[in-house]
Amino acid sequence: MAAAEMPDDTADTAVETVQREMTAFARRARASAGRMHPELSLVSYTLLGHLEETDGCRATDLAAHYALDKSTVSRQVSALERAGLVERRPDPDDQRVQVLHLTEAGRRILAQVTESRRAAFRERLAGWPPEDLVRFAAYLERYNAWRGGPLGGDEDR
Amino acid sequence: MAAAEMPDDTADTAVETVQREMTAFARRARASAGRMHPELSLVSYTLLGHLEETDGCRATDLAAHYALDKSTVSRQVSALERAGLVERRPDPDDQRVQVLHLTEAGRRILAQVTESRRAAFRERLAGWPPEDLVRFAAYLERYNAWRGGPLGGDEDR
DNA sequence: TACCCCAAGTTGTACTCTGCAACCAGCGAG
DNA sequence: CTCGCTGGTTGCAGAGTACAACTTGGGGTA
Repeated sequence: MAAAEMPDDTADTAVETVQREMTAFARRARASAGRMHPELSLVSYTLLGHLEETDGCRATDLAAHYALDKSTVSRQVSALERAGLVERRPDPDDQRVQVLHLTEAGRRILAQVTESRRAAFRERLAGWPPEDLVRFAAYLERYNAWRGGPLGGDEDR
Repeated sequence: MAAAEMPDDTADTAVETVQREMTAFARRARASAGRMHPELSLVSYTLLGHLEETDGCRATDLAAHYALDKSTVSRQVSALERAGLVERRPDPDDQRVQVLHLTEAGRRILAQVTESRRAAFRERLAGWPPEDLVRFAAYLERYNAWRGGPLGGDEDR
């Protein structure tokens, strides 16, 4: 289907649908995330996941990535540390900085939650033809890679 | 591309990508929604939108649709009513029920916020070929239409 | 070196959103 | 009429968040 064959209306409707569905998803994810893993909120999980990818990052980085206030990150990290999931190490190069690392327990819990989330997603996506799955994933990546506007143009990734 | 040509790994990776990207979106939407329209939270906006579609629904319906506690809905509706955006009318058939309706002001505000959100999405999706847009929208609808699991199997839509 | 400004993080405070539990009020069946 | 169920509200508590003020350390510049 070429662009020329498609009326503007169709694209407009698609934009609205994307908007509506993405919003619906956001609402649901928020509502259900807490219930799935009471001991690891969506934010904590996300922060933990980020730490696994970029082991040894700073609290400020997290704040920038997730458009959170540094105080929020500070408290979240405190909670995670209290729970024994992350470690704060002083940065030898800059005494102001705390380098954050996952602990073994943190890694374990994260893997566990990731697995259960993955299972849920897999179940949810079970009926999808693989090629649709791949395309859907690509669209989402493309959507989230976008920068520069009021609707999520943060520093993530 | 037929399913038979695609290794399981590819589909698995796609599932993980969908999971990761959807989660990322949820986090961002949450972070940015409040900043865009301070006077209309994401939940309020969603409820208002729902009321526009199904004018004259009950608070319990909203709670069921959005997997929210009825107390939460009650308070949200109270706030919206205080703001003059919705009206509670007694149901003549059942005195327990309050039928919710958008007011003129509510309709106006909703249209305004919708427009600004739409503009943001449109900007974000500006570079997309229309046929990709349509396919993306279809995937999202399909994803959100799913029911039955711990990851959002609520009654919505 | 001394001073100044900026950056990283913490803490105090306040507000919103949320769920749970307890409660009230109206409906309908026996 | 009484009992149980449903729709809704309210009290309470906890999580998440932002903003502002503050502390500490780094890096220039005079």
